[in-house]
Amino acid sequence: MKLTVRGEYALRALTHLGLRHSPKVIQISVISTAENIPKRFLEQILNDLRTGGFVESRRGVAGGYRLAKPPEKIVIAGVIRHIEGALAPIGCVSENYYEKCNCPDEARCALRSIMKEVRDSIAHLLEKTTLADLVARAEKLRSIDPADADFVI
Amino acid sequence: MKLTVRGEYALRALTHLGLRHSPKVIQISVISTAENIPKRFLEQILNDLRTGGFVESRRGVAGGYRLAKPPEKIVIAGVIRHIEGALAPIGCVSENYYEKCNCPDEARCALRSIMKEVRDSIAHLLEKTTLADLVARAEKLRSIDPADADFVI
DNA sequence: GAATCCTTGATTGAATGGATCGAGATTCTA
DNA sequence: TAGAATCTCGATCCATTCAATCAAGGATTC
Repeated sequence: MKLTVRGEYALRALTHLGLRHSPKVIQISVISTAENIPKRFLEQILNDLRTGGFVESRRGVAGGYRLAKPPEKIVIAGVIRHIEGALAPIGCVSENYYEKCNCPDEARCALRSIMKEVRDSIAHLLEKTTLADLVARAEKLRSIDPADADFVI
Repeated sequence: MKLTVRGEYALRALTHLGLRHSPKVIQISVISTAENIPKRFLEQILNDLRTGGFVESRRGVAGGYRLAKPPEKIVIAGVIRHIEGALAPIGCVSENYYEKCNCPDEARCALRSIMKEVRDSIAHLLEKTTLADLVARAEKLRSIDPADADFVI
């Protein structure tokens, strides 16, 4: 799994919406400014999130975006799969985006069996965390001292 | 973490060498044929593995490659880091290839704290498995029936 | 009906990934 | 010692992906 800037922006935008979750919509430009994301690019990404059923939009003068469902129902793994594709580090162990690899005998490939474990541990982690968790962390982190917040680089 | 074809080839080649670990060297073309890897490309990769200290080479007529140290000493995480780069799914949580991201406040970024967990679980897994483990799996898988070997796609 | 904002698709430019090539260096063997 | 086999190294090529921007258009509200 590799998180590109696109996926990072998507999750940051969702977190932004999650922190302010309400029936009211938030404009792209507001999110763009607050999260330091190029507006045009964010437009594309939010539209993509809408297609995936994670957010919904409202057009016109008072338009904008809001979550399409409560944060507890938005699973991070699902978001990443929609935006980035497979969670697995290699196609031949992906459950949702399987791709055959060119090794002589896939069923007996040792590398594959290791990578399957990596995939499972990633998937397990991201399947169980929801946007609500992400929002909760954001709220917690917001309140504490930055010096203490630094969970090692 | 994303394993490209390059990294896959590297690990498959190392496994090949590990299964036949001895002072004798094995030619590129032998590995290339057995593992179904383009020869010219494998050349590049083996040379890269040499630079990383994982294999050593011998030139000339009876030339070829062999492991530079016993399989137990070759850690998969190290190989992947050398060939592919960071294990982390995103630069701002990488320990060995850290890169600043553009979020407003990195120390309080919720996404970062989640991705750190993903990174740690990947790193933990790959730090503890060595080429010896990979070889052992390969040997085990070689002996059993392909039908049983299929650990789910 | 004008302002605002979303929608859609095209496009660009840079980076990356996979792969190939050619010339050179090294070693063995006849 | 000539020459064949093999690794070494840098250059190059092509396709794809990524990040980002643009333009024209449609929808909605005030």
